[in-house]
Order: sequence, then structure tokens, then C-alpha cells
Amino acid sequence: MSYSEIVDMLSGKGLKVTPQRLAVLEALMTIKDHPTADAVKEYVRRSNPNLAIGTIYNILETFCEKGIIKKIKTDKDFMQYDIEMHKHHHLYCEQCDYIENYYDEELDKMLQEYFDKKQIPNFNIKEINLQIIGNYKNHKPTKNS
Amino acid sequence: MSYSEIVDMLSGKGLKVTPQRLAVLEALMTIKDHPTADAVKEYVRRSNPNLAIGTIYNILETFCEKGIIKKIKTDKDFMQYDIEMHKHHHLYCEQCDYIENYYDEELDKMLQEYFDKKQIPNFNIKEINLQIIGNYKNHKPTKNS
DNA sequence: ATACTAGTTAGGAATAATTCTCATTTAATA
DNA sequence: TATTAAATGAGAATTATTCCTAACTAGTAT
Repeated sequence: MSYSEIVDMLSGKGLKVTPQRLAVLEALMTIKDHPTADAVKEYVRRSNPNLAIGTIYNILETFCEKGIIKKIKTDKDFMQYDIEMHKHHHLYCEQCDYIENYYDEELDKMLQEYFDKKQIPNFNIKEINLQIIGNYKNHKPTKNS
Repeated sequence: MSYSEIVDMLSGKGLKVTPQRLAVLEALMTIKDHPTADAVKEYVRRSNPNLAIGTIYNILETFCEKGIIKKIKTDKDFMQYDIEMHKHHHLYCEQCDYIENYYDEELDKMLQEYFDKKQIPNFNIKEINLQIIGNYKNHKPTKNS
């Protein structure tokens, strides 16, 4: 995504284009790793030492509201954020706590067809996300492993 | 589950049978609602006013380790616990934040067969849980709604 | 270019969930 | 009944996140 595309994306959603928001976006796009607010802070502070952690939370929340990123559901006591907006699921490795994106259009189609036929009483489905829990066969090198 | 079954279940996992653990178990089995630690405390304190919140966290963590309950993955900043051990998925209502269990053996079989055929490279699947996100058509009466 | 204004940020205090510490108590076992 | 490892109570400590407010700034109109 080019600089001008980013600017258009933000202003298209009624958000002012600030250096802080650009820095957080750049961090999210660079890290990819489903960072925590703190990881974003660490990244951003290299170039922007005064960016307040409160501002980062503020920006992340705003981005969530505008659908630019999503919060990831985990059983941890801190939040993780996901900037990948193409439909995907998550692999949760129990050994290293790494969360990997999993893309599978065939699966998505199968689920879509299944729930088109089989409605859930009294419930409108907006989206379905799989938590695929397990562990890597050959452990991936990550921060946590 | 009868009292003696509960006792056997706890001691079978190497846990001492204490009044506090029994109280927390009873709360979990009665509330069912995926309670927070605080909701468990509220329930338990009616009969056990001195049960410390730290002890509740301690017990809940122990139960998780022993596979008696599970933490539910959410995007909230507090934990919720699930004592239902039969395979199930979760409906997340965006309007009222209620999390409902969803049982569907046909779906489970379909997923099982799908991933038996289609392995995920370098990843052993232990379990798959669906987060079905949406909202109730006719809103259910809950604490939050 | 300049001024205006609503929206945004910095910095730090406040909050709330959770964890930790450790002295005391207790369940299970011998 | 005595022993001991495990569990609990009480509250302090920690940590992620939110809140507050004065200062600042991007976008817009003048």
C-alpha cells in the first residue's frame, strides 16, 4: 500500500492523517505478527520516541472501530491486533503462543455452504473464524520460542 | 454429577478436595454462563464470604491445567471460563457480548474429515473451535442486554 | 497565506483484572 | 494422631488498559 493510498484510506474513513497514525500503521504492516500494543510501542518509538502509549491504544481502538484492524481473541491477558483484512483463520501454537494466519478458501466455501443450509435459530452470522489449536511439528523460530 | 463423582474427579487428578474447590465447581456448574472470576466470586461468597478472590483465580487456573474447565478466547480485557467439556463452539453476540455454546456434531464431523484429508503443513491440530460472530435476531434476555 | 475548529496527542494519574507473597491452615497419608 | 505437602486468606504488587486535560495540529474555510 503506497503512501497516498494510506492517506486516502484514512481520510476516506473520516480520520485525520497524523504522523502518529501513520507510524502505528507502518508498525502494524511491518510487524504483521499480531503485535500487542506494547510491541507497537517498541517499534514506533525508534522513530517516534515521544509517542505516548495511551495514544497507541487510542489509535488502535480507532482503527478497530473503523474496521482497519481487528482484535484477536486469545486467552491471554493482553490484546493482540491483526491488520490482515483478507479472510483468514488462526493457528494457535500451544507451545510458543505464536498465532499464525491460515488462509483456506476451500474451507471458507464449505462453511459458507454449510451455514447457508443449516441456519442457527435466532442468530444472524456475520463471520466465522476458526481457532485451530495445536502445535508446530518443527518449531518455528519466534520471539517466544 | 453427584458429590462422590466430583470428589473422585478431583482426587483422580491429584487435587485435594477442599470446600473452596467444591464451591467454585458448584458455581461453575450452576452459572454455566461462561462466568468471569468476579462472577464466580459473587456466587461463591453467598455461601462462603471469606473465599479470597486470589484463591478463586488460583482454583480456576488449577482447573484449567487439569482440563476441568477452559479459558474462553475473547477480545475483552477479562477472562471467562467454560466448564462445558462436550465438544462445542461459541456464538459471540456483538450486541450484548453474550457467548452461547453451539453444539453441532455434523459440523464437527465435516471439519474432522476435511482436515484429515487436508493437512496443515508443519502443524498438528489438537482441536478446532469456531468463533461464530453475529447477533441474535430476537435479543435474548441476559445480564448484559 | 492565515485563522478557525474539531479532532488528536502527550503525559501522567487512575482503574481494574490478575498475580504474587507469605504466614496460617488443612486434606490426605502413614 | 502426627506429619507434610498442598491450599488458602489477606492484602500488597503488578500490569495492561483507560481516563483526564491541557496543548497541539490537520483539515477547512476565510
